[in-house]
This record gives sequence, C-alpha cells and structure tokens, in this order.
Amino acid sequence: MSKKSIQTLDDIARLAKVSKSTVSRALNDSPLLNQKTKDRIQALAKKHNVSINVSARNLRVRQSHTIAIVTPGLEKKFFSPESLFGFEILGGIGNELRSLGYDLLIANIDSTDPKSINSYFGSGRVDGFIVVTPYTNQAMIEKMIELGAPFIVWGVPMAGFDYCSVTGDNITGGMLATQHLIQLGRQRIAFLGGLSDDLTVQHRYQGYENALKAAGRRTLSKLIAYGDYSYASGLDAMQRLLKQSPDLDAVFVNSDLMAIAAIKVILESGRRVPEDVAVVGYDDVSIALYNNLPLTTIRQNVPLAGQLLAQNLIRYIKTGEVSHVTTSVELVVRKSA
Amino acid sequence: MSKKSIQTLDDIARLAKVSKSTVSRALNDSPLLNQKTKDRIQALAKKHNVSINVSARNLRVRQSHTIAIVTPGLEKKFFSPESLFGFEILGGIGNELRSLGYDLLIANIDSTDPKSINSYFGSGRVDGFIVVTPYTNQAMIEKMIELGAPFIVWGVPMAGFDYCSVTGDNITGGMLATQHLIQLGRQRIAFLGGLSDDLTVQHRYQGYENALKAAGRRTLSKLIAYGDYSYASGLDAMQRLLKQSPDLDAVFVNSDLMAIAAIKVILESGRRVPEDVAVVGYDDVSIALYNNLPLTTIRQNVPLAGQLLAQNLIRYIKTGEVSHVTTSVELVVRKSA
DNA sequence: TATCCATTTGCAAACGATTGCAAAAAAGAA
DNA sequence: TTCTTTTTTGCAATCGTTTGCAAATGGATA
Repeated sequence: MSKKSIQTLDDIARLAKVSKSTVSRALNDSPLLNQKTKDRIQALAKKHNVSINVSARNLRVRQSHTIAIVTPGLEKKFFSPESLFGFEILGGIGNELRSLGYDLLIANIDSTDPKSINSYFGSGRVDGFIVVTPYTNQAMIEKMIELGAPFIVWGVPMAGFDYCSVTGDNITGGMLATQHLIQLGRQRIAFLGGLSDDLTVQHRYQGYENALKAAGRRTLSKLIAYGDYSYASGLDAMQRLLKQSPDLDAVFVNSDLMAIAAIKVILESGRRVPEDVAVVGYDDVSIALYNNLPLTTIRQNVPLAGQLLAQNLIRYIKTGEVSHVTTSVELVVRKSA
Repeated sequence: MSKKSIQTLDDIARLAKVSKSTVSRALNDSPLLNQKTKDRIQALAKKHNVSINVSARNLRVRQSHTIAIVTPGLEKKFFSPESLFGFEILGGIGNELRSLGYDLLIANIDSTDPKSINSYFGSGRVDGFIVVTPYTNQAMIEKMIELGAPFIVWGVPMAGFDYCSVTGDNITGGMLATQHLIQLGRQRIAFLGGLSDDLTVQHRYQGYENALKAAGRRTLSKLIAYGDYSYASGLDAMQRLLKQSPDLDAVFVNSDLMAIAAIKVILESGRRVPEDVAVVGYDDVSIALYNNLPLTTIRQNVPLAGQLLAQNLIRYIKTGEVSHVTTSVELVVRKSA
C-alpha cells in the first residue's frame, strides 16, 4: 500500500485551501462553481489520484448506480457452456450499462427464495434488476413488484402485469423459418420447441402454424416435440421426432444448440443435411456460424437485446416510464437449410 | 414503492427496544450478544424485510466485498462471440466468488489508460481485481502494483514481478498434443500458435518442441504460424501453413476457435480431417464438443481456473499470501485427431 | 463612500452502519 | 447482604460524501 495520505475530498480541500463542499462541487462539475476553481481542484485531484468514495456517495444519495443481472432458477446453468445465449446477452447488457454510467453486478439470487432479492435491493446494493431466464418466473416477478424494485425482463410479459420488457418477435421468427422451409419445397416440416408452456415458445409455434396455414397446410401433432434448450434434450426430442415421423424432411428448432444436436441425430440416422432433412435453428448464437455445417437460423441480435434491456431499465428508473419493446428478427441462410 | 417506514437498523432497534448497536451485533451474529436477544432481533428483521445497508457498512468498514473482473485492451472482444473462453472463465469466477461472499463486478477499465483502475479501487468500489487477457498487459499490472491494489492474473507471470497468478500447464499441454499426433504416426506436425511474444504461447511451443525432440525429430520454421485467437486469424494462418507446407499431415492449434477455422480451410483445400490432416485444439471450450466434427483438444478446465482465481485472490486480500498455481491439462480425444 | 445584486464559497447536518469503551445487569462468592 | 466477577447492552464517535442555507466576496451603481 502506498503511503498516500491524501485520498478524500477533505484532503484535497486542505491542499486547495477551500472547503470540502467546494471540492465536492468541483468533482461533480457543479454549475455553482467558478470555472477557474473547478479546473484548479480537478487538476489537483487528478494529480493526487483522488476519486470520490463510492460508498460514501451512495450512502448519501441513496443509490448505487449498479444494476444486477438475475437468472432465477438457473444460477449454475446460466454460466455453463450450455447457455451461450446467456453469455451473449450479458455482453450487450454490460457494454450498454457502462456507457450509461452504471456498473453491472452478477447477482446471486436464489430462485427458491425470491426474498433474496431483497438482500440486493433492500440493502441498497443495486438500483434495479435485469431478469433473463429461459422461462418466466412468476414468483420472482411478483416479489419484485411487491418490493417496488425496478426491473426489466427478457421475454413475453405475463398477462395481467405491467412491467418493462424486451422480447424478440417470436411470431415473425416462427413464420420466417417455416416459410423458408416451405419455399425449399419441404413437405413435412417438424417443430422442435423449447418449454411448451412458455409464451415465447407458443408464439414461435403460432408463427409456424400461420406459415403452414398460409400455404394451405395443416399442423400434425406427430411433427411436434419439445425440449428444454439443452443439447441433451435436443438429441432426445429429435430422436422422438424421427421415430414418430420417419419421413419428415425439415425441422424448425427453437435454439441453435438444440439444432446442432438435432443435426447430429439426423446424420447418425443415415440421413443427409440439408438434402434429406433441412434444419433451421434459432438465435444465431456464435456456434451457429462456427459450426462446420453452418446453421441456417433466425437471428435474434442478442447483443442488441441486451443493450435495449439496459437502456429501458435505466429510463424506467429515471422516469418511471414502462416500456415494452420487441426486437426484430431475420432469417440467416447458411448451409443447413 | 411500499410505504414501509422501517428499513434501517435504527428502526428495528426502536421496535425491539434496544440500541442500534445491539441490532447491528445481532445481524452480524456477534458473540457478544445473548443468544435469545439475537434470535429475537433477527426474527424481527426478517419479518420486516430489513437488511443491512451495504453502502453504510462499506463506508464504515472501508471495504466493498466486491471484486472486479478486468480485461484490458479487449473490453469489447471479451464479451464477443469470439471469446467463448472469457465467458466460461467468468462463470467459474462468479460462482466461486459468490460462495465466498463476494460480488462480481464487470469492470469498465480502459486499457489505454491504466489510471482508470483507480476509479474502481481508489474509490472503494472494489476490493481487488481479476485480470483475464489473452496476452500480458504490463502497463496495467505495473499500475496495480503502484496503487497497491490486490489482483490476480490468468497467465504466466512476467519475470521480475511477484504477484498472484493462475495459469494452465502450457508446456505439458503442448507436449500432450504433440505426442498424441506423433503416436498417430504423423510426420509433419505444424504449430499454429497464439500471439508469438506471449509467454503462454512460448510455453506451448516449448512443449511441442520437447515432444518432437524426444521422438528424434526437429522443428521446422515452415511448419510454424501464429494468429491472435480470432476465427479470422485462424483461417489466415492455416492458409499460410498449407501454402508453405502442402504436405503437412497434422496441426496443433492454440485455441479451439482457431482450430475450427483451420479445419474449415483444410476441408476447403480438398483434404480430409482427420485422415489427411489431424487437428488438435486447445481449451476444450463448448464449441469443441458441439462442433459437428468434435474436436480433439487440450482441456484447460476453464471453470476450475476461474474458481482458483477467485479463491486465491481472496486469500491474498485476507492474508497477503502470494500464490502461483498452475492447473493441470489433459488430452481429450474426439474425432479431429 | 455606501448600497445593492450577483456570484462564489463555507457551515453543518444528514446518510446508516460499526466498534472501543464504559455502564448496567446478572451471577457468584463471601 | 455486600462485594466481585462476568455477561450483556448502550453511548457516541466515525467513515466520506452531498446539499440547503447563510455568509462572504466583488463589482456595479447611485
């Protein structure tokens, strides 16, 4: 530790022969202060490497300028290789938050105990939450509302509640994928979804159904299966589909990771991709591109989603304005379909 | 916001008819307090959803129980799809830190201005740093030492400095990969490294050289190329190698992402993998497994590395004990070699 | 010179916890 | 009962900022 004995505003004040109020104002660029004084003090502070003590400021102004990201129910999995999606959205959030002058905290929220939210919010550690989960956690959301904690969630908002949200355009996503497969001349297009009771997945299914109907086709339950976004569940669901409908010639999968698993199963069954079975993924996460059979997929622009989550949460904190934004999706055609 | 007017220790004190010192001690489980009083107060606090205000505590005890992760020079890239490695180590760090009672902050350090470290440390926002970069940033490290900021870095420590570090066993990694290729009967084994002036890469090269020598072979400069860990640089370096040595029959690549790029180039050149050219990657990051041609690679156990970074930094903060740990690596044989 | 506005600055009271020290209460000894 | 000793609690100072209000400073004007 260096022997520096000047670290606080008081110290600077003494050096500059002004009061600490003046130093505080100088460092916060207050208009109350004469520019010359400001310059002089700022220079002094810089020279001595003094910056405002965050704890003290937070205590005084009663906010932390810190946002926590919470992933209820999936603490572990969120950071696992399984969840590339989580990692990528984290990037978008982090970058945007910092440009807004906020810090990002990786929160340790116990999903079984929504009260743990309070140890972050009630304690003044964070000013708000960004909730990113693969499915909607109602208990968690209700708890945040009860506590009056500002938050924003990734995903289709629950009916009957009014809170900030950002979500992809899942209906369009489902349509784009399915239309592409129809245009390719595919006759028996399967749907391999995420968790079946989630609104997000239901929207994608709706898009799938719409596209089929528009082409004069019908949905067939034996062409439908669900997984939970994991690689293993993708393997599993694809096997079921192939068993139920050996003659399927295309499949629309709700995540890239599951799509890659599906491709593996299809290839191992002796079929070719895309010649025999075309595959469309979802998200356009990095592995979609780097995969040796580059994935045709629905791009979510995950970093943008992260950015919007950050922006809208901060706006809500500052103005109380509740926003719902849906980000557009696009079809990215590569090799798998 | 709920109309709750009891949020501070003082409020609880009033309710419990004790002093706030007593409440503070109860909530911190101080041995100075009678167990019955403690129970009573803790119950009361829980009931009213009161938890200690972190800013106030931090101000008083002069520490934040928060660690920042810094990735100098790569702020953007660290969170990009390119850097799966960064994401995975982040997971290990986050999980361990939280179990040690620390929070993890995603820091916004400007690599061109090492002074920005001070806005985190000098301001009392964080207690220490975890530095994870693809190459050693000397200026940054010198600045931290100068400021007396506790930190730990991922990678081989610079000569002449004494600071905490965690690093993979790169020499062994290079040997294992090369030995495996030799055992496969390969005759012309190329080395596709990361940044050539980095100690980490030099160690891997040393392992490569050792293995060759032990087998009575020599290194050949036309079998050596370097990239910067990006996918694009992998494509590029592999093209150079193939041009310089069209007859090479194996390549040891310093990262999985570059290995996947290399495979792409090899396949496009009309050669088969692994029949014509065997490829070994490095890290065993998720895409190595999920790739449709699963990668043979050197597993780093990245999450463990993250865990060790967290543990040893906290130990250093608490005891001042400087540690250097190298984590073991292992060969994972899949399809590419 | 005296008076009156702007401008600039300083005073001092918060913010909500922790903790050394001393006082009070309880328990034990004589 | 009285005097120690031990256990339990409270007092009050402190951590480093911010900010409403008042005071001081400096021209400009009369």
